[in-house]
Amino acid sequence: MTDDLRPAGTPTLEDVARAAGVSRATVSRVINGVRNVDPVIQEAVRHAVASTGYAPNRAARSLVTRRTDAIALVVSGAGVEPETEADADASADEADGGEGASFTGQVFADPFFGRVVTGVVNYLRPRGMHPVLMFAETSRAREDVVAFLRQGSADGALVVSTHAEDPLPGMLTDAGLPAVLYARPARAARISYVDVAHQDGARLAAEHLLARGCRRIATITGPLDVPAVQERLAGFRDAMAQNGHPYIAIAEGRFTQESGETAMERLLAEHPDLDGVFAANDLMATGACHVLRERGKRVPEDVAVIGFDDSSAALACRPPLTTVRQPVEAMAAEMARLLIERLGKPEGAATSVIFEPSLVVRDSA
Amino acid sequence: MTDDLRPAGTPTLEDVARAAGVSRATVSRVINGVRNVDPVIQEAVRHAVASTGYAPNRAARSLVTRRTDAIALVVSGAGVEPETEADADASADEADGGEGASFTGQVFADPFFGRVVTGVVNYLRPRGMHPVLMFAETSRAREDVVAFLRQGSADGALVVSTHAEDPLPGMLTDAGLPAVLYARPARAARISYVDVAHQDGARLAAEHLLARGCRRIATITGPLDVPAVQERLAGFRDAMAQNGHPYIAIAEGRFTQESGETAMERLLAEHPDLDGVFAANDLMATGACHVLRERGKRVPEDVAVIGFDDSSAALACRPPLTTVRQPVEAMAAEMARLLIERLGKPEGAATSVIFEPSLVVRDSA
DNA sequence: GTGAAAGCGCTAACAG
DNA sequence: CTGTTAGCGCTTTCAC
Repeated sequence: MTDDLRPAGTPTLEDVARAAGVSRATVSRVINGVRNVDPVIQEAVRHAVASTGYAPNRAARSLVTRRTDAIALVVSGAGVEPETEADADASADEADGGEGASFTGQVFADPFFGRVVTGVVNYLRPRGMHPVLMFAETSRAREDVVAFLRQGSADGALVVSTHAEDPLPGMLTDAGLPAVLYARPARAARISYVDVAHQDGARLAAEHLLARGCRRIATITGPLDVPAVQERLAGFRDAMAQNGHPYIAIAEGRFTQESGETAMERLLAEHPDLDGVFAANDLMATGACHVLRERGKRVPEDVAVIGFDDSSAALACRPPLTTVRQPVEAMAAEMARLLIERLGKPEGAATSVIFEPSLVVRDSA
Repeated sequence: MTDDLRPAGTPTLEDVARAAGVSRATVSRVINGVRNVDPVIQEAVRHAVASTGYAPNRAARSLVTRRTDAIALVVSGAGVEPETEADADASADEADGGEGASFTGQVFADPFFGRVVTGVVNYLRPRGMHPVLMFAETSRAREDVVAFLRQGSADGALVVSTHAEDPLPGMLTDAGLPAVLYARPARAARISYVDVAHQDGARLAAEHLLARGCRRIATITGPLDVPAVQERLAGFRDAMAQNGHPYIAIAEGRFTQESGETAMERLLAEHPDLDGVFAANDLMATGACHVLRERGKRVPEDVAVIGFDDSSAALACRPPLTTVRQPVEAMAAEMARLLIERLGKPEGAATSVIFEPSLVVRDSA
């Protein structure tokens, strides 16, 4: 008669406690690894846990701890506007995925996001945390991300913007939600981020070009209102200047392959004897190679070309591009670390961590 | 005195109720769109919600509804497995881009997973649900997935196995957890899945080869113990037989490029006059092209080659491969639909939905 | 049509 | 070191 009301569904703490002959609190303690529990009782509890097949209910725990151990990994950016990366051949599929198909499809077409995911997951997993994948390509989607976090569905957000004027970071900070960005935001904000030392990357390119003997060097920049673009340009100029080349030809592109072609044509028209080009991303470098070959210039023999990002475009290019590579996995892991650190002390100041890029030497320079 | 204890943190249902001058129950009703609420009161509640900036707490709701509106999107498959008992608590940190990097990195290198994510997100998002990304490449990781679901951290799992002998589906069903697979499992199980009509895909390849005039045709299969491989072979044979070619040469590969090369060499040795090859995946087709060109055969002029999957390898191959493509986004969306349907009626039978593939004609055939 | 009250399963003081 | 006691914020009978 004493035990005719058996637990029906999944076992709860209560059930385990009863089985072990202790209180719920004690069971909770051993499960959460709190000290000050008699080893004998600990053992009894563990046994009871095993025999009942107990699994702690996350919602219940979350309700009191105010933590979900989930973080939002959001890929943010405009849906219509040109992206900084990953719009090589944005055609093909989109057959049935519906609206966002092109955005998410494009996004994962570039190995970059896979690397981000890798870095994040590797950091989160050993800590019992998990990433919830979200896309914020429309204003509606951005609101959803904010709502998601405000509901306490995730403890914070890791956001990777594909373009500079992204409003999401601002929305997040305005709502007082913990977030960490990949890349410095265009408008300075009280928000942590990781980034690569763009200047140093550009310097690597400059020095490589110089080292291989190039003397008439030009650069194709990205949109000059983007901070990273300015830094790449500044770094390139500085390095060139320090090596006795105070003036270099410049053409501004828009990060697309087509804009890289146009820029290269302009450059060639003004400086037919060019022998080295540094483009601010791989897509534009690819466009440059294209034009160069059309004009009968061999790459790298006549003109050496260096890109930036080590994206899929770098490998797809013929010849394969020498390019500047960011330590994406490490950077992504650091984002996660920063976010979790911030969850610990909510009032901590925003931090930024800058990583050093490296040069991947292939055939184009 | 009546209101000197103001809500400190985020507003709760209680706060909204007070602001609207109604009970929590009523607020709950309007928020959840339950009928039978006076329109006037509804409006008052909505107003109160807006003015308080209320956002329902997911954990609390989840605790009572037993739903999280999150689903696990798990990429499963064999990685390098330490598998020792000692690594229970090992792998503590692994800094950043450590071990697992190779698995997740590789995974997203193929556009396939991006397409799956796209399909899943597009289906889930309008329904207020979100995918939690998980990798199950080690036995430890698989246990984590099961634990995650048993804790009620997600309502079910969508699993994409990169391997036929994946133990995860079995573990999931054994635990009574809702799951839907991409591709039919090797061992039949009471589990829903989506798949492509492999026979029809192979038939498309056969007919295309025949239509372009090939008459001495061979096929490179995958490991014959994989169901999909058998179906592709059967479909190919049938189509050929129906068109007057009851016998075709066969070589078994292991889905790797290298095995494709070996298979092609064998085929060529036995049938030097081959003029068409259908490989059961793009990697093997790539290997075949390689060998063919080494042997002085032009593709497609001398020998036409068709692959399967339309993976990144298809585009990377020279010449770009004509290949059979699965409607991945639609299939992924259907997985999500099936899972959600199953969440509604837990005792429903396992279903499978088969999709029609299409032929992507490029240069190799 | 609306409110009161009873939990969902867990953690965290606070006593003992 | 362990048990008791309150809730965490929400949904949901069950009365009114």
